[in-house]
Amino acid sequence: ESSWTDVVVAYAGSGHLQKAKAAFRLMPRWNDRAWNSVIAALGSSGSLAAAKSMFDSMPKRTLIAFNVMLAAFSRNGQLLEAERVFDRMPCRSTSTSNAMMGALAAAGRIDECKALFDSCSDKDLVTLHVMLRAYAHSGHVQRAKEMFDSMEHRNVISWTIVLHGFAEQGSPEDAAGTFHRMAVHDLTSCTAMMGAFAAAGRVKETKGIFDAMPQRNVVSWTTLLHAAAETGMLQDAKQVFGKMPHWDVTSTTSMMTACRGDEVRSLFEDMQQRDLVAWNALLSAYAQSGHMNMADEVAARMPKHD
RNA sequence: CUACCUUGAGUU
Repeated sequence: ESSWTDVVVAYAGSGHLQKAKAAFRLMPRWNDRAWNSVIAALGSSGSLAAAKSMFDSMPKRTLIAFNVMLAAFSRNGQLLEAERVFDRMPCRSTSTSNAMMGALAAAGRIDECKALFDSCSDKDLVTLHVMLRAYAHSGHVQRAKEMFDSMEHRNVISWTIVLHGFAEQGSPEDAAGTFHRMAVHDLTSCTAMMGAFAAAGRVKETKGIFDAMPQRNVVSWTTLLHAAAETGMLQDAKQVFGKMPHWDVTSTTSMMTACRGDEVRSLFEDMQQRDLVAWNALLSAYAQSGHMNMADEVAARMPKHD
């Protein structure tokens, strides 16, 4: 019973949605943890309707279930629905406010995010991180830095948010300064540092970080690939792509942007799953090479979103 | 701080 739950939670948490659902169906008896983790996984994978219908079919909805649903609407860009959940849920926790702040920030409503932040009586580190990220991602890196400097408690996530803010701003030196001042480097912070160099076209330094990393995953490999791809180093990009342990939509799309002609098409066709970004990459490959008829055809076949 | 939810990295 409890071990079934562990299996469901583990699959759900690692993005293995199908396996999570399968394990959920096989469980002898369902519990809150299992329900919530599957609904959360549905929300994270863009299956908002499925998440909602599963939520609606729950026998009893706990506080965490409402939090999960709020986050699902937020992640899928449904701010109004997220607010509706927030307004109507029977009780709230710090995570509830954190999730609502995140929804506001994601919609660019920084002032409202800040207002909610100020009104929170129970703040935890996550609360601070949501606010920090809201500033860092909305062109207010300086404000983020000030907030960071005033924080009593920080962890590797706090540092990484600031580092990434500098990267987005196009300040690789500030990002590097932050990187070297932090005590703990993990996979994510190293990858963020790679991204800062990659965004500045500094391939050599991107690779330097990559080579020194104790662990790598598909994200760090893709960042390295992108560094080569965007600077026109086609052979290097191909070499990286060939060496990485596995491919996903993001890495394949990155490889597409470095290629030309038929290679782009065959990368696209070999993909297991395609998202809108991949379709756009195919479209712009044709458009940029002047194959407007092919571009039109792709545009017509593209799945449209609502 | 029993657990499930909320916060950091890659592609157009």
